[in-house]
Amino acid sequence: MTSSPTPPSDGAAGAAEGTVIGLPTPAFSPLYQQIKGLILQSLQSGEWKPGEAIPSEMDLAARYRVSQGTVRKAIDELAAENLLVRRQGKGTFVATHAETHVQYRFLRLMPDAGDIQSEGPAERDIIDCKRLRATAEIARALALRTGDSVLQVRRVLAFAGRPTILEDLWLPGTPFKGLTAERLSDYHGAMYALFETEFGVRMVRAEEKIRAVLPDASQAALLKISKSTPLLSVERIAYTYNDVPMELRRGLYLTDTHHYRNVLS
Amino acid sequence: MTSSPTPPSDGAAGAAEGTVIGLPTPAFSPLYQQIKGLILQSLQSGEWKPGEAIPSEMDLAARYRVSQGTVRKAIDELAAENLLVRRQGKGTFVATHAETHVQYRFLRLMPDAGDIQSEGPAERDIIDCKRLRATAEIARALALRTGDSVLQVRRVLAFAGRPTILEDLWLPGTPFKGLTAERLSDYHGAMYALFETEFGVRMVRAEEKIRAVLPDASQAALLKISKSTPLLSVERIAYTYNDVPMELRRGLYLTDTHHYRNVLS
DNA sequence: CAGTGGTCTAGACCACACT
DNA sequence: GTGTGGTCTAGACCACTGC
Repeated sequence: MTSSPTPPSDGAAGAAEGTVIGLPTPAFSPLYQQIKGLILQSLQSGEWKPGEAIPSEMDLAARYRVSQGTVRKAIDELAAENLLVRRQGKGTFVATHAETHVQYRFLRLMPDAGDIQSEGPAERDIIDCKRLRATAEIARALALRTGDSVLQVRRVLAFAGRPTILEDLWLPGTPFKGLTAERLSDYHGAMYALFETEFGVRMVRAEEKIRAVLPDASQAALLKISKSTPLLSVERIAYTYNDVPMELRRGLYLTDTHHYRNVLS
Repeated sequence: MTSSPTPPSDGAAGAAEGTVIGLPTPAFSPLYQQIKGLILQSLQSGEWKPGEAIPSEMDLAARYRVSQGTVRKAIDELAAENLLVRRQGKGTFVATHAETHVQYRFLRLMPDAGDIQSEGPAERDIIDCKRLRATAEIARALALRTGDSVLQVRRVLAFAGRPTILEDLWLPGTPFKGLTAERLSDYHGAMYALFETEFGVRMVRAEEKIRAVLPDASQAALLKISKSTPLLSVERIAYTYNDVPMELRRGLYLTDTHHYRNVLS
C-alpha cells in the first residue's frame, strides 16, 4: 500500500511530447486529444459507420499504444459531443440519426400539451426539389462558390393534419448527387437518416438563428394561414465532421399550438 | 512493471456500496456521484459562495476519505453543468453571474452584425416594480400557492438607443424581500448578479419556450414599434439548486437587427 | 461464462500561477 | 519553490450484456 514499486517515469507524460503512432506533435496537446483526433479521422473516413460498434477500449489502447484510461477520456469527450454513444456491457457505437427513439434530434419544436413528439409521426409533403446555381448568399453559407450546383428542397410538415412547418433547404450538389423528390418522398424517417445511409453524410452539429417574421403570400398559402400570422423563422446551418457546412435550412414554424424549446445552463 | 504488489481489494468498489461520511446508501450509486451530492450540499448551504474558491482536490479527497480521482470526477461533472469553474494553477471556483466577461449568460439574443455583445452595455429602464398576489398560472410556474406574494418587474432594454427587449418577470416574494425599483435601477450589472450578492439566490439553469407573437398596444408603445411588428416571445423559468424555480420571465424580443442564437449538438 | 464499459485507487509527472 | 489543476499509467473490481 505504501512504498510504490512503480517506476514507469516513461509512460507518464514522457510520451505526451512524443508521437503516438508516428505523427509529429507540432504544438503541445494532451495525448488523449491526439487520440481523439485519430478516432475522429476513423469516423470521417468511414472506417466505422453510423450505428456500428467501434473497437473496445482495450483494443484501441493497444492500437494507439496508450493506456485504457487515455482512450477512455478521448471517447468520453466524443460521447459528450454526441459523436459516439456508450452502452455498458455492449460497446461504444457511432451515433446515428437512424434510430427510432432519437428521431428529430435537431428539431426543437414541441407541442404545447403532449409530452414528447408522441403526437404521431409528422406528415411530410415534398413541395419541390430542384437543382440550381448557388446565389452568393447560399454559397457563403455552404462554403461553396457562387454559381456552384446546389439542390433546393421545399417541404411542409404537418402534425395531426395541421400544416405547421414550411422548410426550404439547400444542399451542396456534389455530395448529394442523385437525390430526387421521389427519393425524399419515398423515405419514411428523418431526412438526416437518409443523408447518412444513402449519401454517407452525417450531420454532427448545427447552429440556428431565430427571428419573428410575417409570411409572404405563397408561404401563407402553403401553411394555410393568414398573412398577418407571426411565425418563427429558424435559419439553420448543419455541419458534418470538421465543421464542414452541408446544409442551409430556412424553416417557418407555426407557434400557436407548438413552441420552440431551449434549455440554458 | 509486472506482478503488481497492489493489494487494495478494499479501496476499489468495495467502498462504493458502503458509506462515505456516515450516510447510508439506499439504492446503488457510484461514489463520485455521492461526492457530487455532498459538494452540491455545500454549495446550496452557502459554505462556499459564488466567486470563492472551494478546497483543493486533495483537501476534498481527505475530507471525504476518497481518492483524488474520485473527487476529480465529481468536480468534472459540476464544472460541465456550469456550477463550478476550474482554473489551472489557481483552484476551483464557484460559478457566478457577477463576472464581467460572463455577463448575460442566459441571454441568447445577438446582434446580426457585431461579434459578441460588444455593442456596449444595454441601457436598462425599470418601468415598474410592485408586489402582488400570484395568479394560478404564475403560482404554478414558481411552485407557489395561488395568492402567495410575488414581485413583478417590467423593464425595457435598449441597444444603441433602440428599445429591443421588453421583459416582465415574477419572483417569489419571500426570498426577494426588500427588492425595490430603486435597488434595481441603481444596480449596474446583470440582474442575476444582484440576485446573487443581495439575496443569495443563484440561478443555475433555465428553460425557455419561444413563440412568434404580435404585441398589444402597450407593448408596442414601450418598444416604439407598430402593432403589426412580429416579435419573439421568450418565456423563461429559471431554477436555483435542486431544480427549485425562482423566476418566471416573459420577454418580447425585437428581431429586425438581432436574432436568437442557438447551437444544436 | 467471457467481454464490454464503469468505477476506484495510488502514484508519478507536467503545466500553470503566485510569491 | 510551492500549490493547484491536468495528464497518464497500471491494476483491481463492479455492473451489465449476451453467449
